[in-house]
Amino acid sequence: MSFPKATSKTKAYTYCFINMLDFYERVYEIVALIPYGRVTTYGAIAKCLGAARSSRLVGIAMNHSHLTHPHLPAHRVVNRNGLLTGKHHFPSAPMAELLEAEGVVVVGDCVVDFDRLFWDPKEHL
DNA sequence: ACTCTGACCAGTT
DNA sequence: CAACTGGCCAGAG
Repeated sequence: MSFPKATSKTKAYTYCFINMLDFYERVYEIVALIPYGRVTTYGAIAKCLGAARSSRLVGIAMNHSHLTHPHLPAHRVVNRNGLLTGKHHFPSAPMAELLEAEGVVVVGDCVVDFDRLFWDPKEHL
């Protein structure tokens, strides 16, 4: 993890954050708040941080989280359709298994009743 | 200093 | 409908 290089492609609003480490930490703070048995999305987290278009970076942060924050409920973060897009990155227990252990039903890599189980981080503010 | 690939997403065609 | 586009940015080569 390092401060982004100041290339021509680096957009100014990136710097509303002190550095990327801070952005990651904010992502992790939100993930830690997701209630047991509920799920949220990469985009919702990004929007909550005031960087609505940086959902992809949230995914990168989650990938890192296994090393830096192993106890985080990373399995409660899915994509906007309730699809378990991060399932290939769970070294220990399968993502679907972790969810089912919390009562979240998963069929075909997709969270059943996603609309009802969705937890919006904005509502926590 | 490139190019390329991702745990993404909203808008447009 | 699906496919495409542009917006993000880290890390590897």
